[in-house]
Amino acid sequence: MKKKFYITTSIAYTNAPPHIGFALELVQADILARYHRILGEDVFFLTGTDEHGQKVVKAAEDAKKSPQEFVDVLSSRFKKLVEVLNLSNDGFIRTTDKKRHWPTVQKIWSKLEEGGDIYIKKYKGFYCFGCEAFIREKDLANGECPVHQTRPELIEEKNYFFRLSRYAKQVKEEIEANKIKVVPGARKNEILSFIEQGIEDISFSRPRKKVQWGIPVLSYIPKVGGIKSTTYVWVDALVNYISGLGGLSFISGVKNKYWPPDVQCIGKDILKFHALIWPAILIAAGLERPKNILVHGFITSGGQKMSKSLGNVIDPFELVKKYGTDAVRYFLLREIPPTEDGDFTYEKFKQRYNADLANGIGNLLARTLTMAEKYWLGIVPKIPQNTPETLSLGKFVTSGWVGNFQESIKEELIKSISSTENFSFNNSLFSVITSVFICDGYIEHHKLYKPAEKLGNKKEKIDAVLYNVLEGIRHIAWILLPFLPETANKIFEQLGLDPEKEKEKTFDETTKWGGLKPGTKFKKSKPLFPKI
RNA sequence: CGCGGGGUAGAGCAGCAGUAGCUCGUCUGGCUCAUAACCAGGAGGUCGUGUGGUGCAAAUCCCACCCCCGCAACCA
Repeated sequence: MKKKFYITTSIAYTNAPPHIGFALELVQADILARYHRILGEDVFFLTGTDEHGQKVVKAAEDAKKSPQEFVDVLSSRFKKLVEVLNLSNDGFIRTTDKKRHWPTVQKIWSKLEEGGDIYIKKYKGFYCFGCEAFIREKDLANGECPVHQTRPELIEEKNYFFRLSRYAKQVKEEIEANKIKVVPGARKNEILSFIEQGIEDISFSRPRKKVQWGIPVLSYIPKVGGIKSTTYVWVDALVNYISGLGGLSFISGVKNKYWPPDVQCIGKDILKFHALIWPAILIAAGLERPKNILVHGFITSGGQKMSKSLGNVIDPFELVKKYGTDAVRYFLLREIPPTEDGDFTYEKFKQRYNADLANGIGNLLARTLTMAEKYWLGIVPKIPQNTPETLSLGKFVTSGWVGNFQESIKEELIKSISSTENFSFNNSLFSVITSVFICDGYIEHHKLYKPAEKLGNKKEKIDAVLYNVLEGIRHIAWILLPFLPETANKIFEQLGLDPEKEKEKTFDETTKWGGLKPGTKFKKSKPLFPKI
């Protein structure tokens, strides 16, 4: 049976249009999804939108729309983003989906109730309407909300509570033992120390009277003082990972082949929800926990937080429109460290694009195919006999490279793959660029651009060099498949290969030297990445 | 003393005890197949501070201090 691989992104909150940060998360998840498909696994890749809660209601009011109209528009914008980034997701879940999502949430709720993990408690706290949240007494400044400088109201509510305290210890143990692996380690420590500080039960509902835009609680526990409730937005949101798999049958014991998630991609701001509350819910509901939680950082814009008032918000649509999907994917993966904050500026984007894509990958393909056209009539030469001499990397040997062309390329491929498995996408792409360097250096060392006669070389020798460079490019294209799908396709096409067939190759098949058949006609086309 | 991360060439980072390294940028040379590209070489750093501690040896371990940045506060 095929190995399964279930990967999720967090679901985007629909109170504002998408920005570049969410694009980062989508792209990271997409690399993993595509990579695991290449490995031949049965992949399910889920993303979606989180559409309930007071902030949405407020945003809708400001836009003079009903909440439903409002989220419909925003959700479709997120869906559009998923398309323009060329994501390979299998599902897109919306929390306003009353058919798939609502019953799943209610089902989970009842599982928790059955286990005795839901109870009713009177809650008293200071509520700041500016924050739309309760503020702990110790955070008040002179009795005022530190952010809004207003006096919060003392509110008393009866709500349903979840016995989070009951599960904190187990969650902690699972994270410590890497049964739930939180990546990077710094985030793991962060959540562990947070749990160590003591965990209290948390409110899992708000009175219906106050919060209508959400999923109603269907409880068999008597309504608290006759007050109907709405499910806490985070419970609602987290359950998307279950409802997005299509059905809820497996909650009742029927196995779903994709459960549990293999990787859940999230931002550092929502670590607590995913590494504490979510696993606790799953334990309580008798479901397996996610295997990996991959926590990315934030993207700053010119070193500052993106904000409307600063006017430095980066619109992912605009970027894609200007530079193309693959260029945007490339920047996000190469320039932004996968689990740390990164910075976006147009200057950096341009530098990265020109150096790696235009002068690197694009130029290598262009120069090679031009030589092939000029001296080989655009046809792959007969598979030549390689000698240590034709495989030599010359000066590279002294720079510490393995002195053999084929081995060096293969070594970078292996490095790239192992980086991907460790979620080090930037290093994966660094290995790709290193491969480009190797090809360029190899061309130089063997003076591939000098016609054979002029050099007094034997024809076969220079044939071997060209052939090797072409094979190097083919390897590069293959490793680029998950990262830059369009580009990889274009490279295959220009090499005269069928992209569909190449995609199906395994690592072992691809790295077998000789994938390009002699006599194949190249289809040189326009530059992959015009310089900007 | 809240918890955590970090301060290494102009920028971004790696190294975490044993001749300071990578990418980008910059300068010089080479080459001409290429998207003014590519290749080679150079310049550029007393590795936050302390004439601090431990070691034969410290970016690397310990101590003190300074500075940034996260989390704590539902923006990915």
